[in-house]
Amino acid sequence: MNKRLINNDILLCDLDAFFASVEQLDNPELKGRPVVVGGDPDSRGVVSTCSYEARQYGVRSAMPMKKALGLCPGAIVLPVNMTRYKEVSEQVIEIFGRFTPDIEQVSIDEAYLAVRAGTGLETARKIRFAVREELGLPLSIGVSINKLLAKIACSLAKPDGIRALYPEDVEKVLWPLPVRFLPGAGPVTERKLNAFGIKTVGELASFPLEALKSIAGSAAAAAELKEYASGRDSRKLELNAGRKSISEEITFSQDIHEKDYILTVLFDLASEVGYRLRSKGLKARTVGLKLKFPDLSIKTRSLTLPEATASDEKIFKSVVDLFTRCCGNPPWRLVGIRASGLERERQLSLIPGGDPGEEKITPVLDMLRQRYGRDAVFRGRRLLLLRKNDFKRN
DNA sequence: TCTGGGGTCCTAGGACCC
DNA sequence: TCTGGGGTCCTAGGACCC
Repeated sequence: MNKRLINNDILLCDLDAFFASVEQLDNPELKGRPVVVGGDPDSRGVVSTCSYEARQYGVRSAMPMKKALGLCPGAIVLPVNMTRYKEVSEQVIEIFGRFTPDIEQVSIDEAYLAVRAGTGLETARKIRFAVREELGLPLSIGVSINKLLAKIACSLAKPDGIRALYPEDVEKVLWPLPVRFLPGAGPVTERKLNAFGIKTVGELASFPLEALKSIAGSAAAAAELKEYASGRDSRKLELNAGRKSISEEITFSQDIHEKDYILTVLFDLASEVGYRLRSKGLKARTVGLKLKFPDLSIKTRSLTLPEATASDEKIFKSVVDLFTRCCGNPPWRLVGIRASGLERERQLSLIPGGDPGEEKITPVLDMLRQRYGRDAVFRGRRLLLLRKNDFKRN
């Protein structure tokens, strides 16, 4: 495919405690203090990111906010300000772009860069310096010849460091690490591997492939694990990967028993998903419904339409269909909507197909939202999204 | 202390077609 | 009167990532 990407050095650049770092940057009083960015502690919120000061108390990402406050009562809790983080993220990517055009952004705070073979470490130093000087943000970088080793090097470099990891270091550095360090080996895989006495990456590397198949679930998964454990990774950088789905979901602060209320929420979620599709010039062929129950079990249903749509009404009708057919037993803890099978609109516009009445009103509503914010306009049934939005606005 | 929200990818079974 | 085999699409669930 891309000739330049063969035999390059690969960098994984990862902004440290990104959301918390941005908050500390924007409000210097927060520097050196335990900052926890995430959901509402009174409303089943969890930690999205926390500063290293908060980590000293044992606070971690994905931890319930209540627990985080238990561990660190002095924590400064802030809501997620995604608009601001996206803005800063773009500035960081702009800096990366001065060093190489070959950038795969994997998330808001992480990107793989391909640079000329042999220049990885030097480039990493320059990039880290530029990001710190110009934006005041700490950045960790892993340097290697493939994505896997760059990623692991970066996790060893954190916080705020640079580390190289080459194939000749695999035995000494990679093999003693717990299997959990391998990307793709999450809690479930880790538990299964441990049950077979495989604790370290080295033990995994020397485990027979055949026996690994039953543990990993498939031949493909087993082969990939073995490759990774040996430090090999043939994945290329994906430079033009487009988005594949758009979703919105909400966890209620208390479980909901009323079907009518769920429908009201679905109406707003559908409007939100529709708006996001239109503002990106996209349409979706498949609409999905997600329900979560008090026992945390999840049910998903989806339906593929004859024609792609970005219309609030059509999305709403589809999910009502799905909900009517299989809503399970109340109460519900979460509802969500996903639009997938995305296609580009022929002409970029916020005007959807659909019935003529809708065609007239939707662009006006979209324009108002664009100008005054997402929450500016509601059609028909305005709902109280419990405390989610109230918390967001403060 | 009681488990978010936004995504990606994989598997497996059934329908359907040739 | 005993039903192949490959390919694709759709759907549901689950693991995983940040």
